[in-house]
Amino acid sequence: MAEAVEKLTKKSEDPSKWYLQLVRMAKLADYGPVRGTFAIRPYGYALWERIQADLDARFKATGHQNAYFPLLIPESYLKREAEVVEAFDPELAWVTIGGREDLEERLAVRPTSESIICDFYSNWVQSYRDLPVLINQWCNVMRWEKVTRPFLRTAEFLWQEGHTVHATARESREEALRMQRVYRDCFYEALALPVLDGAKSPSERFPGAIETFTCEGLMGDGRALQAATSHDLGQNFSRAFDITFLDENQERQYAHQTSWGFSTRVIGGLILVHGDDRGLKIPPKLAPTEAVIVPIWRGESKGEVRREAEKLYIELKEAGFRMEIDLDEEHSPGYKFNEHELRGVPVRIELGPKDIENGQAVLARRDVAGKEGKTFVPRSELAGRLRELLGEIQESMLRRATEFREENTRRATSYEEFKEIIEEKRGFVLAPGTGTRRRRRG
RNA sequence: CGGGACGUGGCGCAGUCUGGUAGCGCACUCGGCUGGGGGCCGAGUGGUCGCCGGUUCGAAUCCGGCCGUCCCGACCA
Repeated sequence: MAEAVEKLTKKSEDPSKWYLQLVRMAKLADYGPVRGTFAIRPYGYALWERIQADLDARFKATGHQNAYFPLLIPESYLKREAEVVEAFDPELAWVTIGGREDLEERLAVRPTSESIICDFYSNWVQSYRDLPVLINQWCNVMRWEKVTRPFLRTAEFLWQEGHTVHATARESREEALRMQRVYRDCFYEALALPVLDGAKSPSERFPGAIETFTCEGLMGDGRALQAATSHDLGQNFSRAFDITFLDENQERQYAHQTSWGFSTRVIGGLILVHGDDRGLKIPPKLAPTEAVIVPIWRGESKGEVRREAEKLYIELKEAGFRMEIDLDEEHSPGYKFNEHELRGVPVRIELGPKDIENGQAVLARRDVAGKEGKTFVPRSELAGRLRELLGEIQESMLRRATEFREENTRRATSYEEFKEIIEEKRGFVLAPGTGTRRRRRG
């Protein structure tokens, strides 16, 4: 037995090193030439596409439509909402030259799109009949971050930003809360991430918002991760950008707005929460590949095993599973087991000469290590059993993450107690405060 | 942006103290044997040692500056 090569650092030993190594070894992302820029590799992008598809369906189901707005924002637009300029100024990237000419006004690469979208909205909204406006955009944004980590904090990142306009304060508040719920559902149901939802303290609010609602996840190292936020902007932007409409009584009103966002950062959260010493662990609903078939052949049985494995592959693919088959002849089965576990594929199907003889296959689940996680299943029952197993894994991943969160959530009855806890421990603290459940990281 | 560490083939590292023609493991390519938890043998490819300048007959190694990365803190999706 040879020494494992390029061994993954243990998560418990050095979580940061583990994370960085894993991102690259699992081919999720690679560093770009400009600080904080990354290539999201096909496997990482496939993950994003599946998250996107899930969220997008939820947006559509709540009446939103997608659109696209310009990447470049004139400086004068940004300046119209005072809090926004102040907050984003230190991390803006500027375009000052077009072609060979110096520009008269410099253009910011969007750090978020409120200001440019609001400018359009001031034209699009004239009457109460134009409301509500429920638009979302999938795009990239850029913030000149000093300290970056793949997915968790990058200079350029992908996200979605919803921007809505409403007639009344009640409606914008309802929308902001509704989208927080949409995010929450996506976290629980698709990502198996038990987030804590609440409201941000005034100091942590989005610049220009009157209230920021948030979904916070608890990472494996006991730190909190802001996973998604939903802002009630009130009339702050409509006043700055002159978004007004005539109501039923022919009175001119300033509109009420929301914005809400969810970024590729959650991929980092997914890695941190579910990953272990053997690598990634992708929840089945999100996994680009639900199950991978590893044929185990030797000598003269090679041809037959290969044929049977391919047959099984097609069978399961036609049954609607996202399948992969590993026909690589250079590596041993053991190597392949480790490789697919590193990538977090939820289920591995082993098929060897003995299995073919017995009319069975081996189902090995990623979330339970070694022999414990293996079961022999008759070929005739394979598809049904695989379907069940994927469901079980999804459920069990959420359960385990929830248990971890509970174990690291402490209760404080006073501010003193709260301070004491965050001095000593990491994790969530529930404390009486502004009426909403609050959290902090230690 | 403060404190610390580090930049040598794709990845992980040795060599730096004590200057003398760049090395190891893995990965990669070719051939063969293998194959139920990271197999073995043989033959190969690949590096202006982060960048710029200085010292020197000679610099990965010594000196100065810059850039970048990582960790701990402050800030953020």
